[in-house]
Amino acid sequence: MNNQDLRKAGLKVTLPRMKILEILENAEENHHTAEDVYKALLESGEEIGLATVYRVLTQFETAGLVKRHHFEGGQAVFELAGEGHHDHMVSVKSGKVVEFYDDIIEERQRAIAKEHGFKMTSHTLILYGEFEDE
Amino acid sequence: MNNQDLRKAGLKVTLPRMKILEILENAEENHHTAEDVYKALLESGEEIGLATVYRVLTQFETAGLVKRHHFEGGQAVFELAGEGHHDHMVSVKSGKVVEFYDDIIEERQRAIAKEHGFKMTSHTLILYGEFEDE
DNA sequence: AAGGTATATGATAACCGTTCTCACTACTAT
DNA sequence: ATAGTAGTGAGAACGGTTATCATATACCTT
Repeated sequence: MNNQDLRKAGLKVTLPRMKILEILENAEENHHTAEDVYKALLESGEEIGLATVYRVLTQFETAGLVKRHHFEGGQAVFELAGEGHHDHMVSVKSGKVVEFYDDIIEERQRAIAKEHGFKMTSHTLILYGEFEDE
Repeated sequence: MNNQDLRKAGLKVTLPRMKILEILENAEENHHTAEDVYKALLESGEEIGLATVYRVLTQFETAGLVKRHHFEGGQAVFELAGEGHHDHMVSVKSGKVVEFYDDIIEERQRAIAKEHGFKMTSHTLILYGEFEDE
């Protein structure tokens, strides 16, 4: 992911956009709130406003570079959009997020949508609970 | 659903609670925002505050009488808690909501959770799209 | 490389759904 | 009846997010 990707998305290559992309790529966690990103920027010495963080994340989402999810708890979380779709398992204890993908579930969803004359464009499946080792 | 259910839930039988229950039961739609309920109350001539609507719905949720869901679009929606669990199909065009249940999906979710050492306490599966006849 | 123009940014106000506060009302149990 | 407890309505407060607007910046043209 680099400047070319930004330009391809019709976005000028600006410092805030590069820095935010960098943070999303280099973080050990995959899922970040806007606030997380904002704090990371401050810590790395960048004077970038929270409004800009929201704006840029939304632009990235529109461009397909990131995905936005609404887990329980109010704030949206953002993750870099990798190749494939996946669903999420979220710890209500620690907030830890694990991704998974299951062909059978995907297939059943398509079948169910079809049965109901429903043209599905997206879906979200989130499992809440806690990991045994935490 | 009646006054006994309220009492069983440890809630006094008050006019706002009865009216709100009545609205949830008699509406043709199953899913309502707090605002929907508030407006329905006003239309039926009841002077009940929005704060009370939120309070009562939250109490009903705690008591297990209603379930709260967060579909796309910000506001929470509430539905009377029937017997069983079900998932949702939501039209992004009209807001129409259809419920469904699939044993295979439920089973796969349990299996996946187990594989990941995850103790699942709840889950949400929402399909977004539109119905062919709308 | 410099200039001009459209776009991006930062600070802060506004927004919107929801919850909190508080004075007041209405049951409940003595 | 009376004291105590719980419920209500109005509006303030809250938290995450978006809009506003004056200033700054990227990038195209020369």
